[in-house]
Amino acid sequence: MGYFEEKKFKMTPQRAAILGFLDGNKSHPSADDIFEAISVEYPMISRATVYNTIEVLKDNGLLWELSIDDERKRYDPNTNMHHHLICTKCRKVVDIHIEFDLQVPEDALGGFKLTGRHVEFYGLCPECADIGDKQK
Amino acid sequence: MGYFEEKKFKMTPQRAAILGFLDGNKSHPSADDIFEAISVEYPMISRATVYNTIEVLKDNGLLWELSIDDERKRYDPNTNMHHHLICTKCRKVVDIHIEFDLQVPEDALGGFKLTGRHVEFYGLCPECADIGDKQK
DNA sequence: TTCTCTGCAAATGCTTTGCAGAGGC
DNA sequence: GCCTCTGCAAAGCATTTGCAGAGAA
Repeated sequence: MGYFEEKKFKMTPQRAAILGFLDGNKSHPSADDIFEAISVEYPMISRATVYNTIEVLKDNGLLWELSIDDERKRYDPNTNMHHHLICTKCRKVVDIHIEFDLQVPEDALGGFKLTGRHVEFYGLCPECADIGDKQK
Repeated sequence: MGYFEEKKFKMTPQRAAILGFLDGNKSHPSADDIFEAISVEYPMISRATVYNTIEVLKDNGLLWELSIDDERKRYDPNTNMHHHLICTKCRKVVDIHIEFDLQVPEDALGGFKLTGRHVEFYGLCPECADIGDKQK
Protein backbone atom coordinates (compact mmCIF):
# COMPACT_ATOMS: atom_id res chain seq x y z
CA MET A 1 0.00 0.00 0.00
CA GLY A 2 1.71 3.17 -1.11
CA TYR A 3 -1.18 5.20 0.11
CA PHE A 4 0.46 7.02 2.99
CA GLU A 5 3.21 8.33 0.81
CA GLU A 6 0.76 10.14 -1.44
CA LYS A 7 -1.57 11.58 1.17
CA LYS A 8 -0.98 13.67 4.25
CA PHE A 9 -0.96 11.04 6.95
CA LYS A 10 1.88 10.51 9.34
CA MET A 11 3.53 7.17 9.04
CA THR A 12 4.47 5.82 12.43
CA PRO A 13 6.12 2.53 13.35
CA GLN A 14 2.79 1.35 14.73
CA ARG A 15 0.94 2.18 11.54
CA ALA A 16 3.63 0.58 9.44
CA ALA A 17 3.32 -2.57 11.52
CA ILE A 18 -0.45 -2.61 11.13
CA LEU A 19 -0.20 -2.05 7.37
CA GLY A 20 2.37 -4.80 7.15
CA PHE A 21 0.14 -7.19 9.03
CA LEU A 22 -2.88 -6.37 6.90
CA ASP A 23 -1.16 -6.40 3.52
CA GLY A 24 -2.31 -9.52 1.73
CA ASN A 25 -3.88 -10.84 4.91
CA LYS A 26 -6.78 -13.14 4.15
CA SER A 27 -7.71 -14.03 7.73
CA HIS A 28 -10.34 -11.30 8.11
CA PRO A 29 -8.99 -10.28 11.54
CA SER A 30 -10.83 -8.45 14.28
CA ALA A 31 -9.40 -5.32 15.87
CA ASP A 32 -8.13 -7.43 18.71
CA ASP A 33 -6.55 -9.95 16.33
CA ILE A 34 -4.61 -7.05 14.84
CA PHE A 35 -3.70 -5.77 18.30
CA GLU A 36 -2.45 -9.19 19.39
CA ALA A 37 -0.42 -9.68 16.22
CA ILE A 38 1.25 -6.27 16.44
CA SER A 39 1.87 -6.72 20.17
CA VAL A 40 4.48 -9.37 19.36
CA GLU A 41 6.75 -6.73 17.82
CA TYR A 42 5.41 -3.69 19.65
CA PRO A 43 4.35 -4.80 23.14
CA MET A 44 3.62 -1.18 24.03
CA ILE A 45 1.03 -0.58 21.32
CA SER A 46 -2.43 0.30 22.55
CA ARG A 47 -5.83 -0.75 21.29
CA ALA A 48 -6.72 2.91 20.77
CA THR A 49 -3.99 3.16 18.16
CA VAL A 50 -5.25 0.06 16.40
CA TYR A 51 -8.80 1.38 16.32
CA ASN A 52 -7.52 4.78 15.23
CA THR A 53 -5.59 3.31 12.32
CA ILE A 54 -8.49 1.10 11.31
CA GLU A 55 -10.66 4.21 11.20
CA VAL A 56 -8.26 6.04 8.91
CA LEU A 57 -7.93 3.06 6.58
CA LYS A 58 -11.69 2.60 6.47
CA ASP A 59 -12.33 6.27 5.72
CA ASN A 60 -9.96 6.07 2.80
CA GLY A 61 -11.40 2.89 1.34
CA LEU A 62 -8.36 0.77 2.09
CA LEU A 63 -10.13 -1.53 4.51
CA TRP A 64 -13.58 -3.03 4.63
CA GLU A 65 -15.44 -3.46 7.87
CA LEU A 66 -17.32 -6.74 7.81
CA SER A 67 -20.45 -7.43 9.84
CA ILE A 68 -20.21 -11.16 9.47
CA ASP A 69 -19.41 -12.10 13.04
CA ASP A 70 -22.00 -11.49 15.77
CA GLU A 71 -19.36 -10.95 18.39
CA ARG A 72 -16.98 -8.46 16.87
CA LYS A 73 -16.25 -6.48 13.73
CA ARG A 74 -13.87 -8.10 11.31
CA TYR A 75 -11.73 -6.34 8.73
CA ASP A 76 -10.75 -7.14 5.17
CA PRO A 77 -7.83 -5.43 3.41
CA ASN A 78 -9.00 -6.87 0.10
CA THR A 79 -11.24 -4.11 -1.22
CA ASN A 80 -11.80 -5.61 -4.63
CA MET A 81 -15.37 -6.79 -5.13
CA HIS A 82 -15.75 -10.23 -3.66
CA HIS A 83 -18.00 -12.30 -1.43
CA HIS A 84 -17.57 -14.48 1.64
CA LEU A 85 -17.96 -18.02 2.79
CA ILE A 86 -18.40 -18.16 6.55
CA CYS A 87 -18.06 -21.16 8.86
CA THR A 88 -20.97 -20.87 11.28
CA LYS A 89 -19.05 -22.83 13.89
CA CYS A 90 -15.51 -21.45 14.09
CA ARG A 91 -16.21 -18.19 12.21
CA LYS A 92 -13.49 -18.78 9.66
CA VAL A 93 -14.07 -16.58 6.61
CA VAL A 94 -12.94 -17.39 3.08
CA ASP A 95 -13.07 -15.10 0.07
CA ILE A 96 -15.17 -16.00 -2.95
CA HIS A 97 -14.13 -14.25 -6.13
CA ILE A 98 -17.14 -14.87 -8.31
CA GLU A 99 -19.31 -12.28 -10.01
CA PHE A 100 -22.98 -13.06 -9.53
CA ASP A 101 -25.79 -11.71 -11.63
CA LEU A 102 -27.92 -9.96 -9.04
CA GLN A 103 -30.53 -8.00 -10.90
CA VAL A 104 -33.21 -6.43 -8.75
CA PRO A 105 -36.32 -5.13 -10.53
CA GLU A 106 -37.03 -1.45 -9.93
CA ASP A 107 -40.27 -2.11 -8.06
CA ALA A 108 -38.49 -4.28 -5.49
CA LEU A 109 -36.09 -1.45 -4.64
CA GLY A 110 -38.72 0.77 -3.07
CA GLY A 111 -36.90 3.85 -4.27
CA PHE A 112 -33.53 2.82 -2.87
CA LYS A 113 -30.42 3.88 -4.78
CA LEU A 114 -28.10 0.88 -4.84
CA THR A 115 -24.45 1.42 -4.03
CA GLY A 116 -23.15 -2.03 -3.24
CA ARG A 117 -23.82 -5.68 -2.69
CA HIS A 118 -22.36 -8.57 -0.79
CA VAL A 119 -23.17 -12.25 -0.77
CA GLU A 120 -22.61 -14.31 2.34
CA PHE A 121 -22.52 -18.08 2.12
CA TYR A 122 -22.86 -19.96 5.38
CA GLY A 123 -21.56 -23.42 5.99
CA LEU A 124 -19.16 -25.61 7.86
CA CYS A 125 -15.48 -25.54 7.09
CA PRO A 126 -13.74 -28.90 6.57
CA GLU A 127 -12.38 -28.94 10.13
CA CYS A 128 -15.71 -28.17 11.78
CA ALA A 129 -17.60 -30.55 9.51
CA ASP A 130 -15.17 -33.31 10.56
CA ILE A 131 -15.76 -32.67 14.23
CA GLY A 132 -19.50 -32.81 13.62
CA ASP A 133 -19.16 -36.14 11.85
CA LYS A 134 -17.13 -37.68 14.65
CA GLN A 135 -19.68 -36.71 17.27
CA LYS A 136 -22.44 -38.65 15.52
CA MET B 1 -46.96 -18.35 15.90
CA GLY B 2 -48.55 -21.44 17.35
CA TYR B 3 -45.19 -22.71 18.36
CA PHE B 4 -45.48 -22.41 22.11
CA GLU B 5 -48.64 -24.47 22.19
CA GLU B 6 -46.87 -27.43 20.66
CA LYS B 7 -43.64 -27.31 22.63
CA LYS B 8 -42.86 -27.21 26.32
CA PHE B 9 -42.22 -23.52 26.82
CA LYS B 10 -44.07 -21.43 29.32
CA MET B 11 -46.15 -18.70 27.81
CA THR B 12 -45.98 -15.59 29.93
CA PRO B 13 -47.60 -12.20 29.36
CA GLN B 14 -44.18 -10.78 28.50
CA ARG B 15 -43.48 -13.47 25.93
CA ALA B 16 -46.93 -13.08 24.45
CA ALA B 17 -46.31 -9.36 24.09
CA ILE B 18 -42.96 -9.95 22.42
CA LEU B 19 -44.47 -12.51 20.04
CA GLY B 20 -47.28 -10.11 19.26
CA PHE B 21 -44.84 -7.34 18.50
CA LEU B 22 -42.69 -9.54 16.28
CA ASP B 23 -45.51 -11.23 14.39
CA GLY B 24 -45.48 -9.82 10.88
CA ASN B 25 -43.04 -7.10 11.94
CA LYS B 26 -40.91 -5.97 9.00
CA SER B 27 -38.88 -3.32 10.83
CA HIS B 28 -35.96 -5.63 11.70
CA PRO B 29 -35.86 -4.38 15.30
CA SER B 30 -32.93 -4.50 17.68
CA ALA B 31 -33.29 -6.02 21.16
CA ASP B 32 -33.72 -2.53 22.53
CA ASP B 33 -36.36 -1.66 19.92
CA ILE B 34 -38.32 -4.67 21.16
CA PHE B 35 -37.76 -3.65 24.77
CA GLU B 36 -38.98 -0.11 24.11
CA ALA B 37 -42.05 -1.29 22.23
CA ILE B 38 -43.08 -3.77 24.91
CA SER B 39 -42.40 -1.23 27.65
CA VAL B 40 -45.42 0.76 26.50
CA GLU B 41 -47.74 -2.03 27.67
CA TYR B 42 -45.46 -3.59 30.26
CA PRO B 43 -43.35 -0.82 31.82
CA MET B 44 -41.92 -3.35 34.25
CA ILE B 45 -40.41 -5.68 31.66
CA SER B 46 -36.64 -6.07 31.81
CA ARG B 47 -34.12 -6.29 29.05
CA ALA B 48 -33.01 -9.66 30.42
CA THR B 49 -36.43 -11.06 29.60
CA VAL B 50 -36.29 -9.67 26.09
CA TYR B 51 -32.86 -11.17 25.49
CA ASN B 52 -34.00 -14.41 27.06
CA THR B 53 -37.02 -14.66 24.78
CA ILE B 54 -34.98 -13.74 21.72
CA GLU B 55 -32.62 -16.58 22.61
CA VAL B 56 -35.44 -19.11 22.82
CA LEU B 57 -36.95 -17.98 19.54
CA LYS B 58 -33.56 -18.06 17.81
CA ASP B 59 -32.79 -21.54 19.10
CA ASN B 60 -36.05 -22.78 17.69
CA GLY B 61 -35.65 -21.18 14.29
CA LEU B 62 -38.46 -18.69 14.73
CA LEU B 63 -36.24 -15.64 14.61
CA TRP B 64 -33.18 -14.71 12.59
CA GLU B 65 -30.35 -12.74 14.07
CA LEU B 66 -29.05 -10.31 11.49
CA SER B 67 -25.49 -8.95 11.45
CA ILE B 68 -26.32 -6.07 9.16
CA ASP B 69 -25.90 -3.19 11.57
CA ASP B 70 -22.45 -2.43 13.01
CA GLU B 71 -23.88 -1.08 16.20
CA ARG B 72 -26.31 -3.71 17.36
CA LYS B 73 -27.88 -7.02 16.44
CA ARG B 74 -31.15 -6.81 14.58
CA TYR B 75 -33.84 -9.49 14.44
CA ASP B 76 -36.13 -10.73 11.70
CA PRO B 77 -39.25 -12.82 12.43
CA ASN B 78 -39.55 -13.64 8.74
CA THR B 79 -37.61 -16.89 8.49
CA ASN B 80 -38.52 -17.66 4.90
CA MET B 81 -35.57 -17.38 2.55
CA HIS B 82 -35.12 -13.75 1.58
CA HIS B 83 -32.49 -11.05 1.26
CA HIS B 84 -32.01 -7.51 2.47
CA LEU B 85 -31.67 -3.99 1.19
CA ILE B 86 -29.90 -1.82 3.73
CA CYS B 87 -29.72 1.97 3.89
CA THR B 88 -26.13 2.76 4.78
CA LYS B 89 -27.16 6.06 6.32
CA CYS B 90 -30.20 5.45 8.53
CA ARG B 91 -29.86 1.64 8.73
CA LYS B 92 -33.38 1.01 7.49
CA VAL B 93 -33.70 -2.58 6.25
CA VAL B 94 -36.13 -3.77 3.59
CA ASP B 95 -36.82 -7.37 2.59
CA ILE B 96 -36.11 -8.57 -0.93
CA HIS B 97 -38.02 -11.66 -1.92
CA ILE B 98 -36.13 -12.73 -4.98
CA GLU B 99 -34.43 -16.05 -5.61
CA PHE B 100 -30.98 -15.56 -7.04
CA ASP B 101 -29.00 -18.17 -8.87
CA LEU B 102 -25.88 -18.41 -6.74
CA GLN B 103 -23.91 -21.37 -7.98
CA VAL B 104 -20.47 -21.79 -6.50
CA PRO B 105 -18.12 -24.22 -8.24
CA GLU B 106 -16.83 -26.98 -6.01
CA ASP B 107 -13.23 -25.80 -6.16
CA ALA B 108 -14.15 -22.36 -4.82
CA LEU B 109 -15.73 -23.91 -1.74
CA GLY B 110 -12.47 -25.16 -0.29
CA GLY B 111 -14.24 -28.14 1.23
CA PHE B 112 -16.94 -26.09 2.96
CA LYS B 113 -20.38 -27.67 3.26
CA LEU B 114 -22.90 -24.96 2.38
CA THR B 115 -25.90 -24.52 4.63
CA GLY B 116 -27.21 -21.08 3.73
CA ARG B 117 -26.81 -17.85 1.85
CA HIS B 118 -27.79 -14.26 2.20
CA VAL B 119 -27.49 -11.33 -0.16
CA GLU B 120 -27.09 -7.82 1.21
CA PHE B 121 -27.72 -4.86 -1.02
CA TYR B 122 -26.43 -1.52 0.23
CA GLY B 123 -27.81 1.82 -0.80
CA LEU B 124 -29.62 4.93 0.25
CA CYS B 125 -33.31 4.87 1.06
CA PRO B 126 -35.50 7.54 -0.58
CA GLU B 127 -35.45 9.72 2.55
CA CYS B 128 -31.68 9.63 2.99
CA ALA B 129 -31.05 10.10 -0.75
CA ASP B 130 -33.24 13.21 -0.63
CA ILE B 131 -31.28 14.69 2.26
CA GLY B 132 -28.08 14.01 0.36
CA ASP B 133 -29.43 15.78 -2.73
CA LYS B 134 -30.48 18.84 -0.78
CA GLN B 135 -27.06 19.22 0.80
CA LYS B 136 -25.39 19.49 -2.59
C1' DT C 1 8.24 23.98 15.69
C1' DT C 2 3.82 22.30 14.70
C1' DC C 3 0.22 19.42 14.94
C1' DT C 4 -1.13 14.72 14.55
C1' DC C 5 -0.47 10.30 16.76
C1' DT C 6 0.21 7.41 20.85
C1' DG C 7 -0.76 5.19 25.24
C1' DC C 8 -3.34 5.16 29.28
C1' DA C 9 -7.40 5.03 31.66
C1' DA C 10 -12.02 5.95 32.03
C1' DA C 11 -16.39 5.87 29.81
C1' DT C 12 -19.95 4.01 26.81
C1' DG C 13 -23.23 0.86 24.90
C1' DC C 14 -24.84 -3.71 23.93
C1' DT C 15 -25.34 -8.13 25.83
C1' DT C 16 -24.83 -11.65 29.43
C1' DT C 17 -25.09 -13.51 33.99
C1' DG C 18 -26.29 -14.50 39.07
C1' DC C 19 -29.82 -14.79 42.04
C1' DA C 20 -34.05 -14.72 44.75
C1' DG C 21 -38.80 -14.37 44.27
C1' DA C 22 -42.98 -14.89 41.10
C1' DG C 23 -45.99 -17.46 38.60
C1' DG C 24 -47.16 -20.79 34.53
C1' DC C 25 -48.59 -25.48 34.03
C1' DG D 1 -45.77 -27.99 44.03
C1' DC D 2 -42.18 -27.93 40.71
C1' DC D 3 -39.32 -25.69 37.90
C1' DT D 4 -38.83 -22.23 34.51
C1' DC D 5 -39.26 -17.31 33.86
C1' DT D 6 -38.84 -12.55 35.49
C1' DG D 7 -36.66 -8.32 37.15
C1' DC D 8 -32.84 -6.25 39.15
C1' DA D 9 -28.25 -5.25 39.49
C1' DA D 10 -23.73 -6.22 38.45
C1' DA D 11 -20.48 -8.01 35.29
C1' DG D 12 -18.41 -8.67 30.69
C1' DC D 13 -16.64 -7.27 26.21
C1' DA D 14 -15.87 -4.57 22.22
C1' DT D 15 -15.30 -0.01 21.04
C1' DT D 16 -14.86 5.01 21.89
C1' DT D 17 -13.17 9.08 24.06
C1' DG D 18 -10.34 12.65 26.82
C1' DC D 19 -6.01 14.12 27.56
C1' DA D 20 -1.10 15.03 28.18
C1' DG D 21 3.14 13.85 26.35
C1' DA D 22 5.78 11.91 22.22
C1' DG D 23 7.37 12.16 17.80
C1' DA D 24 6.80 12.61 12.50
C1' DA D 25 7.26 16.06 9.00
